[in-house]
Amino acid sequence: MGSMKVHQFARGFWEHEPSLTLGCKRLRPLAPKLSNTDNTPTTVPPFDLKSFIRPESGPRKLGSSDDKRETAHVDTHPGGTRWNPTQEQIGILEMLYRGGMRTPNAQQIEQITAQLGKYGKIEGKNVFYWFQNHKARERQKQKRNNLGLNHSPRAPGVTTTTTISSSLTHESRGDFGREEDSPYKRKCRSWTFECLEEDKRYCRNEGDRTLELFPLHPENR
Amino acid sequence: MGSMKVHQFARGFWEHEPSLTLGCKRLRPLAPKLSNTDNTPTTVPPFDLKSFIRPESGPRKLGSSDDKRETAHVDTHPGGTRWNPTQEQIGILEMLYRGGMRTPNAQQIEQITAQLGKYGKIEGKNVFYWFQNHKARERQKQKRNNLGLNHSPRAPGVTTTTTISSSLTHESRGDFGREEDSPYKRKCRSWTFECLEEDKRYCRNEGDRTLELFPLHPENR
DNA sequence: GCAAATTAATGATTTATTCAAG
DNA sequence: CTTGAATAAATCATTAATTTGC
Repeated sequence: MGSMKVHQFARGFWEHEPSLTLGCKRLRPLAPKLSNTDNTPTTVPPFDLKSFIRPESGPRKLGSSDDKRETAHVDTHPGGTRWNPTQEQIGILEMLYRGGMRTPNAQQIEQITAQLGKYGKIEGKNVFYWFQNHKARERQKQKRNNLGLNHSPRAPGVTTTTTISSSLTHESRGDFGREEDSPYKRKCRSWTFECLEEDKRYCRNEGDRTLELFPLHPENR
Repeated sequence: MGSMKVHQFARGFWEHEPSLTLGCKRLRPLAPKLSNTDNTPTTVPPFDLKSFIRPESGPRKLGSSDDKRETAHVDTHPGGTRWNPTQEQIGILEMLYRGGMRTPNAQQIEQITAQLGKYGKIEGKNVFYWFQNHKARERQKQKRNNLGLNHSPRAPGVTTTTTISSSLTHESRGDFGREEDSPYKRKCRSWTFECLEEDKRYCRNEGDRTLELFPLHPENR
């Protein structure tokens, strides 16, 4: 099926905004609330929209003329391809997941990423997404199973499912979540509160390139 | 407000995992699906879990001894509070929103953050979240209004608030992008984000190669 | 056997909900 | 109550599997 690729480019609408005087109606004199430590310009910066609108350098479509670096078809994500995990990486991630990890915090992601990086190119966001997706998909898979089971009241022997818990129950602490199947209705916040103190979505620094992040939770430990 | 902080420490569950032989049972021979051609390190790193679990230097609780370096630029978040936007910041954000911006990409967020930073402490995530929330809430407000109108053909009565929207809804334009409320956005933008906060790293946009999309924020001193 | 065409998986993005600070 | 922050659900989009026609 053709994907169609609409390429709408709704962008660019506001970038040519002409005058934007910002202060048009509201904007009061702005008492410098507290001086941002840095040499707060005594005069309030005029907020020049143009200065940060920047046309964005074009969309970089896939079929573009020059790429084709596909030749190496390697793991070094050529240009814009998505992460393609190796078996080792998946293995480790699954192990961690089975171990109970569901939403690694920034620090954990950083470390996991570092480790997985030994097996192939990877970035923090990939790890983050992996957990998000895996968690969600395990959940829906289980839900589907439950429905199936309910529908046909068979399975006296607990055969399937519960696989996980049974396998790793050995750990005393259980899976720290008991949300094995809670349909997210359960307030996860209450009990995880402490544990995800510095939970933030993270992003990792790769080489010189500093990455950025927007994070969640300033938390400042 | 008593925070209470239960400090459950659900953490540490997987970190003391003893053996983790990774390949123990599952891990099939792994038919090299395609060999991935990756220059697989001849010797696969053994994946030493311990190496990245790192005792984590202790939980670093809030009341720890050394914190408090917050003294500098006390400006806003003293420590763990959430972003508290100034009027100027809100003004600009709303202007941008009215201008049609709905989901700024990384680059835009970066620039906006930089600008807004002149009016008070702010981080990229705040901008990100602001747009997310504002968009969602405008939408639900509108939906509510529509329902309200349908349901009871009375004048909306201005029950309470709705201050903003009612007063300035419908600026002349505001449609532009046509993405007013398309069920879903067209598609992606690549998130290239670079850091700029902390004003220690500079940010140079290097094409749109890697992007990182989320964040973390180390707040290293 | 092999590629083009389809389908199945799953990585990545956006929207909807929810929690909780102020 | 308002709204910043965070998580979960929905869904878009791309890659690998698999099927199919030759």
